[in-house]
Amino acid sequence: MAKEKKKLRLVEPLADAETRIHDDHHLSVRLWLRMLACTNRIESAVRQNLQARFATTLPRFDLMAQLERAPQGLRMSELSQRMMVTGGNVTGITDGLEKEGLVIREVDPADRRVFYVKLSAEGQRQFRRMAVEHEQWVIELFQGISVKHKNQLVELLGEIKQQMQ
Amino acid sequence: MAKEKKKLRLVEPLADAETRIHDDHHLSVRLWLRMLACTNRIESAVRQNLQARFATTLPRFDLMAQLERAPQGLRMSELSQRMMVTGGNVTGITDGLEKEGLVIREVDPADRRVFYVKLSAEGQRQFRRMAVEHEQWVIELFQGISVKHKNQLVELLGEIKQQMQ
DNA sequence: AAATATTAATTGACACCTGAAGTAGTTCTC
DNA sequence: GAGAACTACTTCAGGTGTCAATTAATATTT
Repeated sequence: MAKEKKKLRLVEPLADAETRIHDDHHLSVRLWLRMLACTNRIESAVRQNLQARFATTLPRFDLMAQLERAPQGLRMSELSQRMMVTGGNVTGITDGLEKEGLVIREVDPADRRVFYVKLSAEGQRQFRRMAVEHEQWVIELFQGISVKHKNQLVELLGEIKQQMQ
Repeated sequence: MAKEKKKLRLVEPLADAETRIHDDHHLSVRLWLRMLACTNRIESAVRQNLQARFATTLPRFDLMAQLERAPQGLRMSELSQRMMVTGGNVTGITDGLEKEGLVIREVDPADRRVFYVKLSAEGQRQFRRMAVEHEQWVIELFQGISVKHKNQLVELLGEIKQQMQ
C-alpha cells in the first residue's frame, strides 16, 4: 500500500505538465461510465415494462418501430442499418416476429435475394398499443428533468453523435 | 432571456399547456433515442477495440475493472449490483475468467455460501494493460467535445441518474 | 432443536448479438 | 454467355443477458 503511493509520487513531477490532460482522461472516462449507467437503467426499465405489459422484448419493439415508419416495407439490410445491429441478428428477430404473425416477408420479384419486411395488420395494431405506452414510460422516466435540461442534453448528445460518424 | 421566460409564463391558457406537454413527449423520446444511439456507438467501438487488441469482451473487462477497485475481493452479489446485471450472468462471466486464470474464487470461511472474487496476479497485469488503452480510446472518442461540454454532460446525466433510483 | 424462512450462488431455458462462413441470386467482365 | 466478383440473406458457434427454479448454507421462529 504505502509502497504503491511512494512510487506514484516519484513519477509525479513528470506528469505535472500534463495535469490538465490527465484530468481530462478522468473526465472522459467518467462521462462515458455515466452515459452507460443512465442508458442501462432506462433501457432496463423499458425492457421490463415491455415484458410485463406485452410479453415482448426491446429488439422486437425496435424492429416493429422501424417498420411502422416505413409502410412500404424495409429490406433486411435496411433494418440492420437502422437498428445498428448485424444482419444475422435481424434474421433471428424477424423469424420470431414472423412466426407470431406480426410481420411479413415479401419477396422482391425484381431481385429474388431481397425480402421486404412489413408489419402485418395484427402487427400494426399491436405496435400502436405498445407505442402509446412506451412514450408514456419514457416521459415518466424523464419527468424530473426540466425541459431546459432535456434540450441541453439533446444538444450536447447531438454533438457527440456527430463526432462519431 | 428573462423576458422570454416572462412571456412564457404570461401565456398560460389551456392550449398552451397542452402544447408544452405535447412537445415534451417528443422531447423526452427524442432525448432517449439520442442517448441510446450515442451509447451504442461508443460501446460498439470499445467492444471492437477490446476484441481486436486483447481478444476479450466488454463484460469481462467490466468485471475485472470492478475487481481492480476492490483488492480485497467482491462477492458475486456485489459484482452483480455494481455491474447492474443479474447474478446468473455474473456466474457465467466469472466462470470464463476463472477458467482463463484471470480471477480467483475464494471461499469465505465465516459464511460458506459466499465467494470472494479477486483478480489473480496475471489478471492484474492484463487489466492494467487493457485499462491504459481503454482510457485512450475513450479520450479519442470524446476528443472533439470541449471540457466544458463534457462537464455539462456529466452534470446533466448525474441528474438523470439520480432521478432513477 | 425442528420447522420455516431467508440468503448466496448456480443452473437451465430462452432470447439477443456478433463475426465468420455459407448459400443463392445478380452483375461484371472479357 | 461463362466465369469471377459481388450482394442479400441465412446459418452457426460462442459469449451476453434475463428470469425462474434449484441447491446449499445461514437465520429466525416457535
